[in-house]
Amino acid sequence: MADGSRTPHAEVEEDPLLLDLHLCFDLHNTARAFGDVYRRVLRETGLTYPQYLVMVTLWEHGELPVKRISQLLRLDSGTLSPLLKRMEAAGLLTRNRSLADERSVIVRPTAEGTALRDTARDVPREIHAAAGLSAQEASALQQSLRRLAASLDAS
Amino acid sequence: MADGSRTPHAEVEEDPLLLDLHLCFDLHNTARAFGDVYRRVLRETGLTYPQYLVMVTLWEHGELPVKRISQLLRLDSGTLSPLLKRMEAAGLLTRNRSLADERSVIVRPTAEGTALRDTARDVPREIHAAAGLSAQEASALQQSLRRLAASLDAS
DNA sequence: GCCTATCCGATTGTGCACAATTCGGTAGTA
DNA sequence: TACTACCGAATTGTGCACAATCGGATAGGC
Repeated sequence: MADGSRTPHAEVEEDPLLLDLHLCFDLHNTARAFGDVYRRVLRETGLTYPQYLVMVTLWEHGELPVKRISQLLRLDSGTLSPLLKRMEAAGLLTRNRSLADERSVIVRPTAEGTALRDTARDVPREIHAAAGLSAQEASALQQSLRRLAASLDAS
Repeated sequence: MADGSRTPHAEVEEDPLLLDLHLCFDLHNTARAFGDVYRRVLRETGLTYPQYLVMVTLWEHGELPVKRISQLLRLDSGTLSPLLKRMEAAGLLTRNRSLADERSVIVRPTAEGTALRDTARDVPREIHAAAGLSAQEASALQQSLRRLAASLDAS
C-alpha cells in the first residue's frame, strides 16, 4: 500500500458495507493477509506464493507434466506458462517436451531448486505460527471453506 | 479455464499437498469459487467484483473521495486509479478534483451508475443462494476469518 | 493409411494486487 | 514569505487470474 491504511480492520467496521457482501469481503481480506505473511516469510527464498506451491509439489512428487501441476494446484495454463518460464529463468526447474507424448511438457526441479527446500524448511512452521490457530480450529475452518466452495461450485 | 479441469475438487484430494498448506489453499479456492459466481451473477451489469464493490459504496454513501473508497474497500491507489478510469469511461461515475482540497479527487455516480442499482438488485440474493449458508453459518465463518486475518496482520 | 475429434501447451488480451516512485497540494513553522 | 514536512493521486513495473484462441499431437473409426 502506498500509505498507512493497511492497519488491521480499522475504518471498515465503523462504516460497513451491505451485509451480504461481508463474507466474500472477509474472505478476500483474509487471503490478502495470508499473502502479506507469505511474502514476508518467502522473501529469503525469492519465491512468490504460487511459485512456492509449484516448488512444494515438485519437492513432493519430483518431475511432473504441466497438466498435472495445473490439476494439483488449480492453476490455469495461462498462469502456469509464464510462471514456469520465470522459474526456469531463475534456475529452479527445467521444462522439456515429453518423449512419449510430445504435447506434454515435463517440469523437473534443478539441483538448485531441490536445494531451495532447505531454505524453505521453516516456512510451514512460520505460517502456522502467524495464523495462530490450533489444529482443530484450522481443520474446522477448512471444512467450512470446502463446504462453501463446493456449494458455490455447484450453483 | 481452457479445459474441463474446473470440476470441483476432484484430483486434489486424492493427492494432497503438505498439510500446512491446506488452509491457505482452501482459502484461495473458495475465493476463486466466489469469483466465478460473482462473474456469472454480475454479467448482466457489466461489472467486475471490485467494480461492484465500488458501486455498492457509491450507492450507499453517494459521492466519495478516492481516499475514502480506498479505506473502505482496502484497495490500493494503483488498483483504484485505472479501475475508476475504466468505470468513468463506461459512464458509471465522474472523477473531479475537490475544490476544497485539490489533492483530493471526488468520485460521483452518474445517473446511469445510480440506475445500475436496479439491475444489480438481485445480486445479494443470488450470491446468498449460491453460498447456501444459513445466517448463523455465514456469521460464524466470518468470525473465524476475521480472527484469522487479525492474527495474520498482527504477526 | 486417412480423417476427425480430442487433448495439451502456449499465447494474447484484459483486469486486479502490490511495490516504489513522482508530483502537485496543503499546512505548519521559522 | 519561504521552507519543510506531510498528504493524496497517479504512474510504472512486475506478477497472478481468467477468457479465448491457436497449433501441434495423439488416438479412434473408417
